[in-house]
Amino acid sequence: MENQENSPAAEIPVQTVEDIFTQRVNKVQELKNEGAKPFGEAFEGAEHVSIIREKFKDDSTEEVSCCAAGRLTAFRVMGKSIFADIRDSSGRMQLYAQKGHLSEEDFAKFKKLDIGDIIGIKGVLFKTRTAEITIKVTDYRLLSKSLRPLPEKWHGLTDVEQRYRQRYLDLIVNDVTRETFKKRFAIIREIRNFLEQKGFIEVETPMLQPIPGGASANPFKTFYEALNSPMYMRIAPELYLKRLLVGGFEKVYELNRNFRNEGMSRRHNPEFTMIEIYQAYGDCRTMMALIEELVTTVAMNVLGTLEIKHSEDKIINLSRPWRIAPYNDLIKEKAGNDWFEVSSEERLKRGREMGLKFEGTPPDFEVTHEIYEKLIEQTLIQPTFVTRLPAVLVPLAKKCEDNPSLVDVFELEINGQEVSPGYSELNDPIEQRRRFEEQTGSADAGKIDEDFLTAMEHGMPPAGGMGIGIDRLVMMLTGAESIRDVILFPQLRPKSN
RNA sequence: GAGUUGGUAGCUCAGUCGGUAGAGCAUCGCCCUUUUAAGGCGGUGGUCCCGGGUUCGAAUCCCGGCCAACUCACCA
Repeated sequence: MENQENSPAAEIPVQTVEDIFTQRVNKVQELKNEGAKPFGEAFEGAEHVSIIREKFKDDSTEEVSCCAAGRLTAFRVMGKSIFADIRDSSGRMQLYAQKGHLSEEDFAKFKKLDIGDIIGIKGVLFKTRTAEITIKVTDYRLLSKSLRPLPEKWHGLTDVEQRYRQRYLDLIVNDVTRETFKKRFAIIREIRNFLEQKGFIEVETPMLQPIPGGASANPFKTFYEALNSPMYMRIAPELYLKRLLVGGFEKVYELNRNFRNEGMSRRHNPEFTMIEIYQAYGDCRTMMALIEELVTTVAMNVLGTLEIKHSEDKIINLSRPWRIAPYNDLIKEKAGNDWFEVSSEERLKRGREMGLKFEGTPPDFEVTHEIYEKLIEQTLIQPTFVTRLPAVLVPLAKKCEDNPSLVDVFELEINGQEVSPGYSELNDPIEQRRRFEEQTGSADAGKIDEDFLTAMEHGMPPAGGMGIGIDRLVMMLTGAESIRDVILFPQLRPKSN
């Protein structure tokens, strides 16, 4: 313990992460004293390591020089030479620093780098004995000193809570996380490209609304000081997008966040991303064709395949055409061909026999829908358009021409959950007003959006409309089992110290 | 909101019947010029989630709380 005077940082006994922090802060001070900049300036000219790797040619004797920047993720010191790994957004690259290729002083300083530091390097490519393309460092610069240790290199970071709360660590350490989010944002980009090519216009409508409408959900309430007026975070953009149909926009969509003041779960986050698409002069079938083409195009462009493997025995096949199954057919398939003829008592009895729980004497449609939600929906792994739903379930859509008790809509089910509802939109303002009044009569409804009704009274073209839950679409396309794995910063309860 | 499971070093995890708190990695020191979970030798590192209780003695048993995951409810 005597020969430490040449290494001031070592004088701090390392005990806790706070001590590591203190020791690194001291290193920063040392560097500053030596005239170095531990939190350096711009470092232009670096290429992605994936590009650099391509430049190496086995048969060439010419030296290929290169320039890279990234975070140190591993450090293997072997006396007078050092192997290290850096990672940039394109991947990992091995570095080799050798006494002889660097000055005595530079080599000593390189040796003092820590895992987690961000550095810029210049060097030449070579292949190691084990045939790994590696950069021999000829010059380097510290760009940002890391003051805190990274998670362990082998097991990484597995604690789910910490992965969500400190997503940056998850992204540094876990390849799967990084890939999932790259895919997420590629999917969103491809959706926009697709709709652009189809002549749709992306629009923006209010997220801060005086009357939250377009869905039945509990809104987040807030207050706008300047107007001395309560406001709500939107639960859906629907009523504003329909105003645009009135205004003459024929093909519009909005891809952004909605907010619902409900519980969170594996499938729910209080803020979630949804796209709503409307096409004037179309209907529900227009939208079915559109979403089939949209999802398959996006899957091919992002994943290069229509087969998505979730597990050994669960492979989702997006090949077209997708199954179309009328709601009542699915019910009869599950609950008996005579289901809609038998008495209410008989239906309750059969429901209970199938393991469902009912209290009191629920109306027939509730018993039927319980069968759909609890027993059928989760079995619809392959893409299925569930069509012709009971009108009582969907109050804001057009009725089927041949049967007024059914509405002309679809619910697209993939991977056992609803990915997208689509509608032949109601454009009759008198009927719309009647249904709003029916709703506000019920317990949880809000105020009627008179401005929206006024808009529709000016004439809204018949239209097809649909929404796609982007988070769930990404789950389906990436094989994620939890919505938190496809949202960068999912909602968690704030943690007090 | 209810039920189940969990929370131990910076990270990944052990911890027996209630009897001095453990390992690997990271970190620190020494050795090492083709390693890649580098290797060898030697160290440091703990509010055992928080607060009570039982006990001679609690990471361990009991009660309460916090946070998370899963299931359910609401919802997309």
